[in-house]
This record gives sequence, C-alpha cells and structure tokens, in this order.
Amino acid sequence: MIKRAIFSGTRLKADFHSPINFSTASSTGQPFQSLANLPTCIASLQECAHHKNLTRGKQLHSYMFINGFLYSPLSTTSLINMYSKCNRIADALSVFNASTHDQNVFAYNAIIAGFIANELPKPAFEFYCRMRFAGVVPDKFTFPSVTKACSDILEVLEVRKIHGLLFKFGLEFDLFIGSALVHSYLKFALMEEAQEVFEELPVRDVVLWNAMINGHAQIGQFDMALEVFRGMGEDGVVPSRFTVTGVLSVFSVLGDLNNGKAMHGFVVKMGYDSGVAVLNALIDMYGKCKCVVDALEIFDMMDEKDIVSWNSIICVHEQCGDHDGTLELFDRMLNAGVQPDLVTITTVLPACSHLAALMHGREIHGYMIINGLGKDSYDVYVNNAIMDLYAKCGCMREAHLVFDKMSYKDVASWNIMIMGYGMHGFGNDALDMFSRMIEAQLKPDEVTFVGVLSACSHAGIVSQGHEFLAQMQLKYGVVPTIEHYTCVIDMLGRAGQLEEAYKLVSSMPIEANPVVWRAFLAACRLHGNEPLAEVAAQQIFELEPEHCGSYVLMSNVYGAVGRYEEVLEVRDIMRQQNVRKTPGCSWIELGNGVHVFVTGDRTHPEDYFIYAGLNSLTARVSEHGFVPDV
DNA sequence: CTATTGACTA
Repeated sequence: MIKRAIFSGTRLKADFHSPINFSTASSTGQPFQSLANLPTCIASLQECAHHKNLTRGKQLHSYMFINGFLYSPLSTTSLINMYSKCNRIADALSVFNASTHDQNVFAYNAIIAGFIANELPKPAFEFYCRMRFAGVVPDKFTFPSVTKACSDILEVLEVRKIHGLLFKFGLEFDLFIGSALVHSYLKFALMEEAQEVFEELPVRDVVLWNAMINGHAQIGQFDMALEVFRGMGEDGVVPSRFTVTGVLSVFSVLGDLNNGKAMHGFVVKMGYDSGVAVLNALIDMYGKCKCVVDALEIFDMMDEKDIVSWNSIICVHEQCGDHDGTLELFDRMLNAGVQPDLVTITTVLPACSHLAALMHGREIHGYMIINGLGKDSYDVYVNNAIMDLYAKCGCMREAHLVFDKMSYKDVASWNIMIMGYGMHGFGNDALDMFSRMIEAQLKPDEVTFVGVLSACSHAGIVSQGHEFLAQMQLKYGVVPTIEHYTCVIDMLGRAGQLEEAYKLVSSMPIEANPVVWRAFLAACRLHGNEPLAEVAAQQIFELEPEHCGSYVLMSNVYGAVGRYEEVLEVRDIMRQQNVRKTPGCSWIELGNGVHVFVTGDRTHPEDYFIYAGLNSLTARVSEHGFVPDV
C-alpha cells in the first residue's frame, strides 16, 4: 500500500524504453570496439558522469545493453550515477526500475544520491523508506545522502532515528555520516547534538570541521564558529575552500575587515582565488565592510560569474544606499543574459521602493509573475519586498492584495502594511491592521510601534498614541527607543501640545538627539512658539555644529521673530567656517527615466515647460489660500 | 571493480 501510494507517479515514466535511443550503438558502434569488458565500460561511464557527457553516456548504455553487460549491480550503479550527474533523473529511474533492485543496496544508494544531486530530497527519502521496507540493509554509503534528505525536508525526528540506527549497524564512527549528521543537527540549531557527534568521532577531517564551522555560522553562532575554526587550526587541519567561504561569511556579518583581509591573503596564497564561491564570499565580505571598491574590483576581475556573484555585488550597492548603482547593476546583469532569481528580486525591489520608481518595481513584479518566481515558493522575503514597494509608492490597495494572498506572513509583513497606511495618512487603517496583527497572535516588535506611533502622529490620534507609548513596554515587552519618542514628540507637536512635548523631551529616559529636536522645532515654528523654538535650535546647534541644516534652522528661527541682527550673525559664522548649504532635490519617475530636480538648477532640456507648469500650479495653489513660508 | 559528506547572495 505504502509503496503504491508513494510511487505510482514515478512508475509511469519508469518503463525502460524510450528516452534512451538504442540505434545509436549500431550506427556509431565503432568507438566501443575496444571496450571488451565491464570494468572498462564502468570507467568510461564515470568519465561521462564527471564531464556531464550525456551523449556518450547514452551510447555506452546501449553498447552495454547489446553486449549483455546490464543487470549487474556494478553497471546499474554506474548508469544511475551517470544519468543523475547529467540531470536526467527520469532516465536514472528507468535504469533503477529495470534492475533487480530489491536485492541490490548499490542501486538504492545510487538512486538516493541521484535524487539528492537533483535537489529532490523528498523522493530520496521515500526511496530510503522503500529500501527499508523491502528489507535491503543500508550501508555506510546510504546514510550520508539520507541524512541530508531528512534535513532538507525538515524531518528532525528522522535525523535522530538515523543517528540511533548507526549504533545498530556499527557505523557510528564513519566520518561521512558524521559530517552529514553534524550538518543536519546544526540546521535545526541543535548544537549539543552536533557537538556530541563531533566529539565521538576519533578522527576529524576537514569536511567534518567545515560542517561544524559553517553550521554554526548559518544559525548565527558566530563566536562558536570562529572558536571551532581556531580549534581546527590547532588540530593541524589545513582550511579548504569550504572553510574559507564559511569563515568569510562570519567576518562579513561581524564587519571584521582586518580578519577578512587576512583571509583574502590566505586565499591567494592557497590558490583558492579561482573558485566562484570563494570569490563571491570575498565580494560579500568587502561589501559588508563598506569597501565597495574592493568588492567591485574582485567582481570585475571574475571571468566566471554566477547568479550569486551578481546578487552579491548588487546587494553590496543596495546596502550602501546606492539605489541607482543597484538598478544599474541589475540592468548590466540582464544585458549579460543572466536570469534573475528570487534573491536578485528581493535585493532590487527595495531600490525601486526607495527611489519611488513604481514602474520599475511593477516591471519586476510582472517578470516574477510571468516566470512563476515566488509562485510555488511561499517566499515571505520577496512578498514583503513587493508589498513595501506598493506601500511606499502609496498604492495601498495593491499592497493589500499581495498581503491577502500571502500564505505565510511574518512581523515584517504586518509592519509594512501598518507603516504604509500610516505614512499616507490612513491612521485608522494602520491601527486596524495593528489590532488584526495582535488577533493573529503575532508579537509586535520595535518597528511595529514606530509604524503605529507615526500613524497616530500623521492622523492626529493623540490620546491613543500616548496610550501606545505607555503600553508598548508593559503589555508587549518592547522597550521604547529614541525613534518611538521622536514619533510621540512629533505627534504632540503637530497637535499643538508644545508644553507637553517639551516635558516629554526633558523627562524621557534617553538623551535627546538632533532628530528629536528637529521634530520639536518644526512644531514650535508651526505653532509660532518662538521661545521654545530657540531652545530647540540651540540644542541642535550644539549637537551638530558641523551640519549645514543647523545654521539654516537658527537663521530661520531668528528671521521669524524679526531678530535680523542674529540672522546676519549666523550667516557670518557660516561663511567663516565655510559651511555650505547642500541644495535640496526632488525627483519624479516619468516613462522610463527618473528626473531629478536640484534647487537652482535650470539645465533640464525641457526646463521652460517645467517651470511654466510649476508657476501655474503655484498660482492655483495660492488661489486656494496656501501661503508659503518664506 | 563502483558510490557517500561540507560552501557564497536577500
């Protein structure tokens, strides 16, 4: 029953006919004249597997068929292996089903490994079950693949079962199985179990050390990863390319440029700088350490770039806030004929969101839909990125559509919706989202409350905003940070409760920063409270004397109350200290391009029409009673 | 006489 249920689907294509063309042997039979015996055939098949030479592999298959070399355990295994390595798992399955597999552990090992190599962990595990069910005794070649399969399908219980079985079969000291077990346990963050397996093994090779180092690195145990790395050195084991990539990822997260550079030196010394993965890890490390130039240098030098190389260099630019650079590189990638994947898209979308380049973002969303990316994978990252794009661009209806379709939502998904509604003035929708989030049993984080509080601020929901600040720590265990206080001060200020806001600035448990003071100052000016405005401006001036904005603020505050002598004084200090006001700029997306406007810049090709339009707009706005603050 | 383990990007 179990067999039928699981394998009925695969049986269909499993009949040993067709994808393999037997006529080739007679037509091109010549090259095989010398292959008089089975070992020679098997050696040739291994060559084919290694070089992914499917054509010659098929020819060998037919030759072996004609000469009666099939149906031996050896030929079966080699053929399955060859087809698997050539990514022809269906053909591998045909060979398996044609063999007398029920007595053959070799065939099972080969087909299980074949599924793993073709990233099909579920069928791999099912074949292991089928093997046990048929009474075939697994050996030391079975367990590494099966352990990997179990961890890939997130069956931690099965990993434990295999661990137990090892003692029964006397395989507990096998290095291959041990490495796979360490890897699997660490994937589930079971550090004690991994440690136990590691320590039980009498001999430790570089693969086992790497499983420990990289496993800890991937679950965020960076100190532990580095400690194991040191242990490996003390043990006299020479780091391999796999060690290097794992350790570099740790230096990358920690922003440890010195050790990263040292590792780069080691890479060159060992000649590891010819591998793509190592170079990708170096790009990432330099990028995270803010050395964009070094990252680019490595990227440009690489003659063999893969999708990870492109994603890494794009990510380097995006994380440095260079959104234009991100989109430029994305364009270069497409022109180079490299297909973007989910990682590319989740990296590029925030650049579109930040530039409010809605059309670019929409195009990418369209690309995803057409290519079925993110359709069967319920990738919360990419869906969040799309929601954020629409939310930041003010398309809340579209953002909500994506949100509703997501089968799995995390805190960020809710935060994006709350922030989006709040940002565009729909305070009540934002608060509604927050209640629904609580109902859905999600635990709000500090970002949630920034969204909630800024929503209250923009919609003028003062009393509730106050309430949230008071309750966030008590009820939800989130300690208010300076950002939260800024939101509330901004909210009180906008509502004209300046005294209240000032009281909060002076009484909050955190030191006020220029952002807080600027929010407060803006409120003072809005409500014409000059004395408090001067206090705020003074504070900003003291905290950031080198910032051009501080001078402008001071001079504006004095200007507003007619203290022109002080205005001149401030301007004088600016001139003396050579402080320049950075020009303001804004941008708009039109058709295929983003048009940037800088204050005082009249170099746009359609300058005349733009300013004519602008003047008529200004006139219409004034007609409606708007008086600009000059 | 086969075969099996470990890596980089959001």
